[in-house]
Amino acid sequence: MQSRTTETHKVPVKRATLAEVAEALGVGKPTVSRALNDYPDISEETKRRVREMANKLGYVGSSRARQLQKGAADTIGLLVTAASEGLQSAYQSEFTGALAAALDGHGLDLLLHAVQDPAAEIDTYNRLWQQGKVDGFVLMRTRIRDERINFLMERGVPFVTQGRSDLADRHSWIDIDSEEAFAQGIEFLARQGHRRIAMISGDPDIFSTSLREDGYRAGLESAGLPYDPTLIVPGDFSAACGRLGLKQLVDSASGVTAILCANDATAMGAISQAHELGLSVPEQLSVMGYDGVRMAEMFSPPLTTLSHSAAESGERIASMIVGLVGGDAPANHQILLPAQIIERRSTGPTAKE
Amino acid sequence: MQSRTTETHKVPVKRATLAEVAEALGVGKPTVSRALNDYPDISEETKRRVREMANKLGYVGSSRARQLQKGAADTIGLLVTAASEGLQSAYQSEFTGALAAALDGHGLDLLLHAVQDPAAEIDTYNRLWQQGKVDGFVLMRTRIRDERINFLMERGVPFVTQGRSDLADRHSWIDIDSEEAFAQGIEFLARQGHRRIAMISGDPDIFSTSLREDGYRAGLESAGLPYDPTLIVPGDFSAACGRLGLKQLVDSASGVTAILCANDATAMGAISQAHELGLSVPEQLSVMGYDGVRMAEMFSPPLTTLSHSAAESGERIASMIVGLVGGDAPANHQILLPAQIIERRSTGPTAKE
DNA sequence: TTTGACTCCGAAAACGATTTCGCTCACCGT
DNA sequence: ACGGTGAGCGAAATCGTTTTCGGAGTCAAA
Repeated sequence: MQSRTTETHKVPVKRATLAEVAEALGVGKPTVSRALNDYPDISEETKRRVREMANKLGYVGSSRARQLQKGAADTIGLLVTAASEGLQSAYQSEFTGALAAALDGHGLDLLLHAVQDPAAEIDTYNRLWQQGKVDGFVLMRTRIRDERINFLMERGVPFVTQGRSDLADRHSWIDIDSEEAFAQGIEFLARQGHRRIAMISGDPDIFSTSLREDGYRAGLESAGLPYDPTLIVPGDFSAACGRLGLKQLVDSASGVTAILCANDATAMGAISQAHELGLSVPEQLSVMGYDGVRMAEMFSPPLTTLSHSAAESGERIASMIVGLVGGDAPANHQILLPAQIIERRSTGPTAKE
Repeated sequence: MQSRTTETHKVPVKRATLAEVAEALGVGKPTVSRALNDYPDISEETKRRVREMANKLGYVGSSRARQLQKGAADTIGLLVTAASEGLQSAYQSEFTGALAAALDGHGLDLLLHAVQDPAAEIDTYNRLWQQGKVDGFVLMRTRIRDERINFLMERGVPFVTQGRSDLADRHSWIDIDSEEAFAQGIEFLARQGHRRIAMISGDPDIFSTSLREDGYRAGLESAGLPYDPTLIVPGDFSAACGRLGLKQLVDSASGVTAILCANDATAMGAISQAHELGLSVPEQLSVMGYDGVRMAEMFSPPLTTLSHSAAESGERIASMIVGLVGGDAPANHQILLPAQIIERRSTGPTAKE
């Protein structure tokens, strides 16, 4: 394991060190350090000279050494599960990208870790934290009774969740008001004349799922439509479940003319299945998604969806985690963002026969 | 900037240090260190005792300190551009997830960095490397005359590209044999009776684009079909370009009955546009994609595509970068993987009128 | 001429691991 | 009884920063 047969090609381009800069300038290390960090007790003249020399020598401070000394890693951890699937959903990858971009704006990096074995998830959080590789975490897809949240709260690890939880009043989170969004979605469909509106729901373990179902019910009520529990079919946010769910709904001859899906992927799956069964969308069946992923616009038909901005979520979360790492109280940061209907062509009044 | 009004909630759960473990055991620090790292010159008995105590104290070595001393970060960097779009394409996010998972298997973490300003890209690579935050990089979407490659090669930074480059013989890469794949795609379409087959191409800056076009031409040739340059329409791997491209092709009354797209996103965009123009797929128009992203299966119609495994690419790249960081010669690792046709329902013989 | 009050800067001690180098035993052969 | 060998361990140096603490000047007020 140690010995390698291949020749080594490492060109050890000796990185300049702070001591070298100091040496070259004939000043002490602290002076260089403080000059570079723009401390007030260094004269402007000296700062200039130091910067110049640092520049000339191509000096870039070792973050390893700084981390050790300062006790901060300037890195935020993000764990994704179900690694084999990559970043799970389109929305999650959009969000991840946005988060990385936003963190960059704050001078932080994003450590992305794929946990293979769900049982090792907590261990991974623990290790990353204990090792000091990260200063905090962002959690996606909060679950009902999410042990990650308990774990992190117990040891005072800074973290922000994307999505609320049972303990929502005690930690930082950002969330979309999906309850309101789904209610509006239903009302929208009802206004188009739909009377039997189904929902293909999400993973019941995910906290937000029940919120979305609540919204569904609330929408029904405010539209004056009866609630029929058999019209909620379970899913898991995947396109596959969209297919399954739709088939089930059609097979059961429920008379459904519109379906609100837990997310866009599910909606796409549903539409795909509908086409397969010879149902045209939206003439015979309206389908609405949630999230507003970019792909939705390019779907056929373009998907009507309850959209919210991954970029904004990412930015807000970045600010929050920065604050937390800086010592803010967790409960100080709780943000609920609205979603809005983007009407495209997967919904409409049912065509008269 | 330093002062904060909010109270601090940090619970400084003192992490156990190596020195403490040593102290508790009444042995020296080196002993603990070497025991934990399973060095041969520590007795089994001692190792056992050390491990036990470390465990009891919940000791987890500080990676910051280890990094400083060993000069390695155990982290690989991955930069994505066009941050505002998140992880650019579905394939890229699948690949990223797979890579993270694979790296985990090697005990490495993935540092994901979104570069906002393209002009700062090289700087970012430089900073990350100089700072010692990463031991190497994985580059996605290699470009023609990719300055990143030159830059990294010049300073001997370990890196693997996903996709070849002009300098392909001098660095490590993994790539899909897209030339062959596209040729097969064309032959496949030709076998179904198509005579006028167009291609909606990818971003001309990306190295692989020309390979795909070469494949297109080769396929045409081996199918005995004439090459008509007007049938290649430029794109950029986006769904939007798929729409545009398709419209252009239809408007020009080119008589095209099948289209091979540079990737799945483009294919989906093309299909979406086709539907909008009242063209049915595949009855009037066949469309084939490339990459085999998961979503392709759920599209409507399910997309015929030239598929390759993001998981395998991720794993191979992970092994390669591990080797490189360990000192292997860059040119020792060059892998070309095949793609295979997955026939679904977006292609077929054109229906007779 | 002192005494402060300031401004600027530096020696040395952190941070927490790993590595180098050499020391102490026990045990062996002679 | 004595040098030699090897196994097992530890003191101190090291990685490259930042921080602490105080020292050397300068200048104005007393």
